[in-house]
Amino acid sequence: MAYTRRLANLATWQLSEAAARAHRILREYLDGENANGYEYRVLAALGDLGQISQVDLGRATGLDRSDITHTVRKLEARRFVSRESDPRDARRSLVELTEAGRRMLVRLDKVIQLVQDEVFMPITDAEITVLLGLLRRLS
Amino acid sequence: MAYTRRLANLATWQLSEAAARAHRILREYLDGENANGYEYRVLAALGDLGQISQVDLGRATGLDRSDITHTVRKLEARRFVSRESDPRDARRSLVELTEAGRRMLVRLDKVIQLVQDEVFMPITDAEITVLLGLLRRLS
DNA sequence: CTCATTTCAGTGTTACTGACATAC
DNA sequence: CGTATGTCAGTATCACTGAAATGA
Repeated sequence: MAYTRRLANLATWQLSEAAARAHRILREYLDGENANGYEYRVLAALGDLGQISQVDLGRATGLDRSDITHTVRKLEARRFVSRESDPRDARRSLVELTEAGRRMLVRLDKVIQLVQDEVFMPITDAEITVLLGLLRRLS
Repeated sequence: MAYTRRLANLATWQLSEAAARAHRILREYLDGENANGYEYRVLAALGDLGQISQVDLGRATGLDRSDITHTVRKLEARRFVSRESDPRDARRSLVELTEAGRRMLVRLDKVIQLVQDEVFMPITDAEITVLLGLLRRLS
């Protein structure tokens, strides 16, 4: 890392470098499970919230509607989620995990935990708490 | 922000949310100057290091060779940089800022400072120091 | 009619890969 | 010859936009 001073001195650069490292590690681990970030976010939200509409999925994951559509269709093709139209509002399609989806989520949850361990290995638990407090105030 | 618990509880999620906010602010400000992140990185490295080869530009900015090629060609078309082939090694093309490029860099440096101010507004200078210390150890 | 939901096509950025020509 | 440099084409992810179809 021989970044030029103008960049290395920027606080936003330090922030984005740390996030980029975390993201590389996350991608590497998810890749090993044939998944990506969008897919994990959707599966995680369905695991927490059960059967919900795609609009609610977007709110829970921070994904755009169009990306929800694309991701849900991919997960559906792999039989990790199933959809049915809401009997009380035919505009909505209700999404939920299948059994295979639940198993996938269990696997991914473990992998995500390994990612946390690796990313934050260089600092102590107390320091992680300090860091998260500051990051939360920046968000 | 009604993110689902599984995501909100992840430390890597908090890190990437903070970085995403910083990135949104950066993009917004750079957009106002008709620039993007790659272009600023290249101009900043040239401002620090003077006339250098594209390989060295890649090292200084963290950009891939192919992205350096593309970005330098765009900056050249806008007359912000000029290139000449190295008389001592005809494989290398030496890049440097033009007068217009130097003026652009002065403008962008100011804009980048405004970005720092806005991103880190929620926390104190002492807290920024703590944060950067922790982030550096994560990178 | 208006508004909400989903789908579709497409863009821009960031990051990266493999192949290639050229020159050391 | 092997290696370094730059170019080119293309991919994947992430984030987002605008338009359309459907239905409340």
